[in-house]
Amino acid sequence: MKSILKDIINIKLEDLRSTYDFEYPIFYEIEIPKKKEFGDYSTNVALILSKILKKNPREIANLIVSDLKSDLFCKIDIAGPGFINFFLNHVTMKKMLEDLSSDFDTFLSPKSPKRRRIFIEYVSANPTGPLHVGHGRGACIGSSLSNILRELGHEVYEEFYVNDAGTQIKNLGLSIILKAKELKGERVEYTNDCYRGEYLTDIASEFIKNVDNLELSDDLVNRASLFGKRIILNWIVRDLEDFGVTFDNFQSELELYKKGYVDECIREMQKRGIVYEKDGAVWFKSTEFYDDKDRVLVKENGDKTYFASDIAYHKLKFEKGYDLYINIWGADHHGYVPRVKSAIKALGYDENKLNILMVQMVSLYRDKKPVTMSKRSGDFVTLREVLDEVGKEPMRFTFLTRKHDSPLDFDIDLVKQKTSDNPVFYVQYMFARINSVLKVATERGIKIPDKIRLNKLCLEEEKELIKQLFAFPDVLFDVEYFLEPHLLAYYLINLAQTFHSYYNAHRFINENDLELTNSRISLLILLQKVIKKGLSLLGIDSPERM
RNA sequence: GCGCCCGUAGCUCAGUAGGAUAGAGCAACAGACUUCUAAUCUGUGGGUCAGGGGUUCGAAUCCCUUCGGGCGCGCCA
Repeated sequence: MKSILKDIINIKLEDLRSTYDFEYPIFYEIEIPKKKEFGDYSTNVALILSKILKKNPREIANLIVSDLKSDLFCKIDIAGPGFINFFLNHVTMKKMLEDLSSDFDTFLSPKSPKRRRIFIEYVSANPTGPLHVGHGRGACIGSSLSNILRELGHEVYEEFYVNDAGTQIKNLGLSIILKAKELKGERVEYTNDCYRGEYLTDIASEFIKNVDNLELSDDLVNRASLFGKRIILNWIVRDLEDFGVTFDNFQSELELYKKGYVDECIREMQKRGIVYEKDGAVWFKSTEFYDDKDRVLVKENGDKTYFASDIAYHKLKFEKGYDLYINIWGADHHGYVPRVKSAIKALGYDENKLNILMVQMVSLYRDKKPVTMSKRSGDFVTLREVLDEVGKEPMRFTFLTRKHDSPLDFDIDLVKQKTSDNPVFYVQYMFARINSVLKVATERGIKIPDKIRLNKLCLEEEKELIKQLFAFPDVLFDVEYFLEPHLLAYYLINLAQTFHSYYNAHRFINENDLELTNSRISLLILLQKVIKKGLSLLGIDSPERM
């Protein structure tokens, strides 16, 4: 509906351009006002235009409204400082409903006008330990965003970058060996670089079964690293799957080295004259771009830095020629953004195609007290622990009802409660309730209509619900524009609110008025489809009974 | 010290290309189940949008500044 209104207004704007000179297109809003007296739809176009033309907004609104050719509305008001409020007439309403009913599946799955190829990288946790809760937040946002973008018709490729090379992996191997020695009764001393926590015991005790000699050597460390890495990666994959997150690919950093991409990338940068040598190391002139310091690519000892392979990774991504790249990173990596953007630009790619979302920290609470320690991991609370305790649905929904850039307090007790703070049940309950009504209707011998007919609906609540239904595609487009899946979560909560209120005020099944019953049941079917689709885009199930 | 993010009701949070009287849920209080699921609904109270200044017809939203909280500033990954 919004797009129809936009078309009408845009034609009018074109007209105005012949008299006044202004740039086009301009951004303005069409919204469903909170107050009924402001109409069914409302736009601020005159207010926006007044700024550009330096004219009284109400005057402009008059220009736009005067001889507006449209029989869709019974009234068009100019209100307040210059809002234009549209009131739909009955014919339009009916027409909207007919359109909606005739092809609801197309409506449920709106397509973006421009199909894009989108590459999204998220989680990308080091395979040196189990995932923690913060990874879960990134995973949620990444997977929901991917679902929605794919639904809108984009080609979406989801990737997890595995940092399976470098010092931290060596440390993992070393930690496993030390733990193994300890299990065999040896006294060992752990250094500060070593990983601790219970999970190492699991790995080490498996490792012992495969080796006879625990004498420390480069070869053994390698074997242990590889061994541990493989097990941990399996945990990660399984945890993610249980959390409703899957990837198209896990890209190994080690493989980038093995295939020579990293060396090739450094050579390319040398060729472009954006690196230099100093103090025996190779540096990237990132200060020529966005960075405040130059960065080392090859250390004095000949090792490449993590940054070097990360550049190679991004080069590889950009060679694939996607239209948009999304990276979801923990907020503690924000200092890393300028150097990566610098590298992409330096290599001749458009760094603006890379959109980095910083996901803020998750602080865990139990009974209002902060939780930081975990036996399992040694120092952080794992995704698995919380997932097992509170369940996938409440956990996902809690993450998805927050904007990614605001820090999140996650109270385990509150999220577990089935009646209070977590609105996921509220939304799911809507689905279950509708399901129950449909069941009862069938039991009473009322046929579920195969043709959707909404013509008998005339209550205010029904009109409101239908208007909200119409907003569903707009919400998905907003998510696409802002890259903010939480907008969908809030839409679902609002829809459920309107529904529950309607449910309590009116009865759907009325044997004395089968036509009305039919219309209401039709509406329920549509509502049910929207809620199910919305929840599934967020990676949340719709249980038939609760 | 420098940089990024955050600060909205008692609590957890929405409010996004500046717009109309700043909204939900929880908690508090008062009500609604002989009915299609009460995990629900109806109503009441609750605000210096951290403070101050600026930009303009208009600021929670943009700019400056102060204060508070988080995070980052390696030839670590």
